This record gives sequence, C-alpha cells and structure tokens, in this order.
Amino acid sequence: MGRGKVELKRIENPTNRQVTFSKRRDGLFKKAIELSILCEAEVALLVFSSSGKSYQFSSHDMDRTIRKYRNEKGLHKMNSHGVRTIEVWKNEMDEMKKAIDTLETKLKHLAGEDLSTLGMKELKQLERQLRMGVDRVRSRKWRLLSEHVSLLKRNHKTLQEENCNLQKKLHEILSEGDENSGLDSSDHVIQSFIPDGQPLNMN
Amino acid sequence: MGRGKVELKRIENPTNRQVTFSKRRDGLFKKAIELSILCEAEVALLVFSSSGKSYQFSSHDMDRTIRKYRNEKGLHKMNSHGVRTIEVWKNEMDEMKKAIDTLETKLKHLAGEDLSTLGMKELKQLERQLRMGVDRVRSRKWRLLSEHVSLLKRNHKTLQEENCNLQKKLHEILSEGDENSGLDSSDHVIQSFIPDGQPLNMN
DNA sequence: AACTATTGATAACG
DNA sequence: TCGTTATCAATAGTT
Repeated sequence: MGRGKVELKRIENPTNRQVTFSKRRDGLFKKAIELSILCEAEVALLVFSSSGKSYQFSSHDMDRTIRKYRNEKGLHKMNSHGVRTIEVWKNEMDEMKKAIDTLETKLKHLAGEDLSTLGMKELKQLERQLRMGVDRVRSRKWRLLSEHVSLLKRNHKTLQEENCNLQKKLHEILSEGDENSGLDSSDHVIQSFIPDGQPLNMN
Repeated sequence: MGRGKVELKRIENPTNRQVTFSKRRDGLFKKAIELSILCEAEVALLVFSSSGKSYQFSSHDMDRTIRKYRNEKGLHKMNSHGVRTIEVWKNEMDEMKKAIDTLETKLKHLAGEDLSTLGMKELKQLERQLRMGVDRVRSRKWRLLSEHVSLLKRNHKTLQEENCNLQKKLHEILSEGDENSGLDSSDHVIQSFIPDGQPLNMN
C-alpha cells in the first residue's frame, strides 16, 4: 500500500526502516485495537524496535492475557517468581553470551582476522560488505567536508561585509579627523566579527 | 476499507462479528509478520476470540519477548533469594548488555551505518580499518587461490607421470601382442589416478 | 467462500 | 518528524 509494492524482507536503508517501522507500528496497534473492540476479542500486542524500544497494547490486562496464553500452552509450571526464575536468567545469560560470541566473530572477520574458517564464497561476500562500508564512510566524510566548506564560505562572506562596513566607518572618522586634528585614528579598536563553527580536524 | 465506513464499536450481529473477526484477525497477523520482517522488530501477538479460541504469533520466541516485556515493566521484585547474588547477576547482565551494545555499534559503523555521530577523526580511522580488512580478506582469497592452483599443478604432474607409465606398459603389451597375436589391447582397463582436493567454488 | 466497490494504509517524496 | 499524495492493500457488504 503505497507507491510501489514492497518485498517482504528486511528494509536495508536504516532511515527508511525506521520510518516504516513507526508507520506500520501505529497501523498495527490501530488494527489491534479495532479488532478487540469490533469483535470483542482479547488482544495483547508486544513490539520491540530493533533499537530496543518497547511498545505494547492489551485490550484487557496484559498479565491476564499472558497467563491465558500460558495456560493454553500448558507451560504454567515455570511462572511467577519461583525457583525457575534463576533458570530463566541463566538462559538469558547464555543467550547473551552466544550473541556476544557471534558479534565478536563478525567483528573479527570484518577486521580481516580469523578468516581461516571461511570459504571463497564467504570471503567474497565479506569483501563486498567491507567495500560497501568504505564507500559509505567515504561519502559521509565527503558530506562533512562539504558542510564545513560551505560554512567557511558563509563566514567568509560575513567577514567581507563586516570589513566593508569597518572601512566605511574608518573613512568617515578619518575625514572628521581632518577637521578635528589631534584625534589619533589608531586608538580605534576594530573588532572583527568571527562566526563560530564546529572545528573540523582534517588530519 | 470496504463498502461503507464502520463505527468503532462492538458489532452487534453475531454472525457478522464472527466473519469480521476472522478477516481482521488474519489481517492483523499478516501485518504483525510484515512489521517484524521489514523492520526487524520483535513482535508478539496474542488474540483470544470471544468464544475463547486462541491465536498467537511471535517473531522470535514468545517467552523471551514476554520476559523482555516484564523486565521493561520493572517486575524484578524477586523475593529474597539473597539480594547480593541477584545484584551480582544483574550487574553481570548489565555489563553484557553494554558489551553487546558496543559490539553492535561497532558492527554498524563497519557496515557504514549510523555514522552521523562520528567526527572526521573517527571516520578516517574507520576507513583505515575497513581498508585493512579488505586487504586482509583479499590476501586470504589470494592464498586460497594459490593453494588451489598448486594443488592442481601437483595433480597434473602426477597424472602426467601416471600417463607415462601407462603408455610404457601399453607399449610393452603391444610388442608382446605382436608375438602373441589374439590378445586385444582394448580389454585393458586403464585406471587414471585422480587425487582429491577440496572443491573450490570460484563464483 | 468469492467477489468488488470502497475505504484504509502507507511508500515515496517534499 | 510531519504532511501530502499516488498507489497498493484490506475489507464490508453482497452473492
């Protein structure tokens, strides 16, 4: 629904993905609410964005609905805050450890380390990914640079104008000084206007 | 969507309500799936019809998602199981979470995403790292290729030698055959030696 | 369950 | 993030 169909796969562009997430999330919650009201259904909806933010809706009471689900699945045994909680935590920790391992491996590969387990296919893909990364970093650098240049240009223009004004004033004062000799023009402190910009280290 | 708008209130006609429930339920689940895939979100959806039937979807793992929800809500009111131990675990988990965050950020940066927080200095370093990665991956590819080539050469040499031997034998037999005519040389099965090497997919 | 006339959702763009 | 709009998708009412 929109201008052009869309494939059912992860949206690669992160900005796009985020925008789509917001819109579709809203749509989904709206639909969930409508279903619960129109058809007097009991609905619970949990959503976590990839960045970890959480959104939820429940037509009745979240815990009740979850309990209902657990009963339905017959997994009622490991519920509220019993000894089982420790097990749950352990599982979670294990999951996180695994996640860390995976991430570290990926990082190493991207750094060109531990490549011995990879085949030619993986290596090619890796190289493609790295090249893409380089391209993106470069274009970002280029953008930063452009912005800085335009900032400099703007400042330059401002300085020029200021300069003009100061010169005019100086001339006025000097011509007055011709009539009022005794005034030393070098006592005039000339303040130049310097707009501030973020410093950009180019090294 | 449909012929005529519909008020957001319980549909009175039970048949109608049931039909609408089916249709909208399907739609809702479809949307939930799409959201999870398109935006790599973690989604859990529980629906109970007014007649009590249950329907559910979770993009990852229902229990994990529910756990996540509970954490989010701050339901850590674990009873006294040795507060110290729990806090230690909690710290450990927090550290792991941080570690995961850091790793994910690094990965994103290496993929050229989320660069807006980086300054020129970091971008330069990033580019250097990526280039190094590319170089290493390339040299690994090159090594794989070289090894494969030398393997092929060795095999080739072996085959040549084998070929030589076979030819010699063939000659001997043929010259014997001149004296012992009646023997058909085509009955000799010539086995060529084929050393095995790992297949190397070059695509 | 199928069919469509309509309304609703949303992808792309500004 | 917000608004607009062209398009595609969902579905209400009907057969």
